[in-house]
Amino acid sequence: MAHPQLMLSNQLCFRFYALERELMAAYRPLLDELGLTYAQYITLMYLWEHEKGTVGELCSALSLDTGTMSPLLKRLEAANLIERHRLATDERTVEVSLTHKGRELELKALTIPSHIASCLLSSEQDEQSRKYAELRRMLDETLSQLKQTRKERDEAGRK
Amino acid sequence: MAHPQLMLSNQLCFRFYALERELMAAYRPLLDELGLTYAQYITLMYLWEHEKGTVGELCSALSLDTGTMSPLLKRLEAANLIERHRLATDERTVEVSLTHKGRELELKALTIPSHIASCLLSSEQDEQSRKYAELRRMLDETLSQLKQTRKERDEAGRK
DNA sequence: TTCTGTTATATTGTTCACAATCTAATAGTG
DNA sequence: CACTATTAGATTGTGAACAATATAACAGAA
Repeated sequence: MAHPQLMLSNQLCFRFYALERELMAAYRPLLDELGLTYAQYITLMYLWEHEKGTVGELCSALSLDTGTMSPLLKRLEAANLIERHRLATDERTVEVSLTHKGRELELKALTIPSHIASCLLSSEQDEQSRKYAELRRMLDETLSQLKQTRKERDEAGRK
Repeated sequence: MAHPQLMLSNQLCFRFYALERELMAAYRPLLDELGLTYAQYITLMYLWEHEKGTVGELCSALSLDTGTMSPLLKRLEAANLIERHRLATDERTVEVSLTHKGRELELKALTIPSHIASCLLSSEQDEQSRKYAELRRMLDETLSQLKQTRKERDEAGRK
């Protein structure tokens, strides 16, 4: 028999992993309409809030490294949503800013959070509990809620 | 000014996203020693528990699609950790089973969960609260705890 | 100023992750 | 039995994600 600490069902971490992908799956159809991926979406979110920022600031704010950010920005630039310019004061630094089109996209994104919230909110909730047991329950609940919502919307969209 | 529902700091989902990657970063050095990725690790975890399974069962248990699983299994097979055989009773179905080497690897993996747990457990914890506020606090706490642990171990490993 | 080290970003190579498509095998229907 | 639909996996193509490396610009010390 398997060692209990190595059983999938006992893995808190697997719950995070599965939940994260399920969440991305919830975003995908919404972001598809804007032609964005989630990583691109949060990159723009930073820029909508701060108007502009260096590559390093973006990497740090989103906890991504340059190997992820550089090509991502290249694609956003190719989509004409951002511009990149090296600073005159320090030619190593690249400053990223929104184009008009990139700024406009914020308006189309405004409804996304409430759509996602509707996938995350379950209809019932109850008592409190011990820290990790509660967190684990929350994650399970959230994950199954997400899956349920996706299934429903999938079936609704099919007919 | 930015719309509040589109600010990164207000995004529950961004917390999941950041936390998941931070968690993977915690696993990476441990799994590197076994020559595994996280996806490969949980695939083996399924097999350690069930001894064998079809590609479809693995996809379903791990919530991954065949486009991810097929090449992943091919790499595990190349590493001589698993074998793949089509079933005689249904030639469409591929059954995956552990090799001796794959079975042995479980012993080396036994200590991983407690290592990860030590990254996840913070030294203090307090009161309860409303559902999402509490979950959000938990995620923040877990994320910063993970980051702190990684920083410490990074610095410790550097000297 | 020149040399050295550091910093900011970009590139390369591997693996995930998933949509879309493909192939082969099975099941179901007339 | 023949035809069609379904199912199980594999493949292709795109975009993350990250380690490792490369490149160029800046900073500090001799």
